[in-house]
Amino acid sequence: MAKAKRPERRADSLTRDVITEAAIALLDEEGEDGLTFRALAARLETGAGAIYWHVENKTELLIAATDLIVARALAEIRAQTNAKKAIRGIAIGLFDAIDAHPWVGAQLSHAPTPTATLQIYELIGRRVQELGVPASMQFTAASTLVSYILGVSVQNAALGRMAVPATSREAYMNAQADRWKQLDAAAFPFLRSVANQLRKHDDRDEFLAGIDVIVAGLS
Amino acid sequence: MAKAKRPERRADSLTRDVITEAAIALLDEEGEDGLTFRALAARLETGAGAIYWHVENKTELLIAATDLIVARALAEIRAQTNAKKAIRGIAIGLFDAIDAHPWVGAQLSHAPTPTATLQIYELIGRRVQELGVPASMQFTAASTLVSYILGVSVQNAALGRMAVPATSREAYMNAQADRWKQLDAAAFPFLRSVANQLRKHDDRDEFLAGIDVIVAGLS
DNA sequence: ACCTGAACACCGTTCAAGT
DNA sequence: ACCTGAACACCGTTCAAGT
Repeated sequence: MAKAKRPERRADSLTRDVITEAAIALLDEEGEDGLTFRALAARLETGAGAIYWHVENKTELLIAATDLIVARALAEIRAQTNAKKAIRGIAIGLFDAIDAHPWVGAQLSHAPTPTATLQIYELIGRRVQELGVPASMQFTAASTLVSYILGVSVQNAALGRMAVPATSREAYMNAQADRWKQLDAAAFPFLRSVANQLRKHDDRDEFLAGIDVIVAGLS
Repeated sequence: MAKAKRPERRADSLTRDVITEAAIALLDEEGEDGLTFRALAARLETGAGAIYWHVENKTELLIAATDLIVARALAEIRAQTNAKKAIRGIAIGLFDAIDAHPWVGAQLSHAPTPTATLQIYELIGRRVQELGVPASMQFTAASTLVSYILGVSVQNAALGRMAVPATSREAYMNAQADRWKQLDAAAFPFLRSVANQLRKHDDRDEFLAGIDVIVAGLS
């Protein structure tokens, strides 16, 4: 008999971090439905049950993946001396991260994680203080900004998930504008009147404009 | 043999509306996981397959249920002559509806439905016009408000879904404040400084304060 | 201590068969 | 036209058995 060789150990042995990383890759490539313990096990070249030795369950795995993406996004934000610019920077950093990983948006609104939320509050809060907002209003101010940032980012990601891939962004917006113009005049006077503004609409710009409105309201 | 009696017809025969209504009841009573075709069929005293004759699939059913709740919430909002008060009214109406039906929040952020979103935009938009916002800014203004309203409502509902039922709201906030005070001073100076503001924190009030900030920023 | 993979309970959805 | 309920494919999770 040929002597049974010990199978080569995987270069990166199975750890919580390796599993989380693989889960992120799967979520990015296949979407939320793509994350399956069977698919994850196949990618890690192991059995489905092995994953449970390192991770409590699927919920915990999704939280770990979300926290990792948010932490990375926050770490990549460049320092700014100007408070207003800094707030814009944090906002755009999170917006883009959630846009790039739409499942993070779904997860954040489904089960907000303390870790990620605390970090965001802290970063925004410091800048709110720098804006000169009175102490008694600082929590409300930070809360308004964080809610707006996460709320818009999540909704943008949700829309992106269903967008028709064939049509370009611009064509899609024009089609949407045309649809609004055909709405019933009695029921939707406002939407009809602003339909044309949709044509030059940019989600990112609109998002930042909203940030500016809130910051202006804080004065 | 006893003659086989024709079984009594259900008073309300199986229709799309009856199914949607039953789905809402199930979602409210058992939560998102409670909506199952088997459970729904049992409640409607029929087979699981029968539902598919009236409804395309589960996704469509969830959308129909969500649209119904949102439409009802909007219909119940009392008319207001003052634009600012009207915006507050719409905001609170949606906030409370989503708070009462947390699954609506999850659904709205997972797959925003055109029907519900359009109606909200229209109602908010008209009041934005009354506020005297210049035409070129009206879409941005409405978009900021709607995003904030839905974003905060959804997050509030998500938090409510995980809240510890045993502890009271107040005790929970106090415990949270204590936790913030124990955070690392170097990493979380802001959160430590505003921790005490959490104690008298009321989600609804905070939400309305955010609305006021945005409306103020629109001037 | 860690991994394997079959087994369990439970889904959404389909469909041949009934009325 | 509408309903029934078994069947199918596919989950998350468990666990006895291996190393």
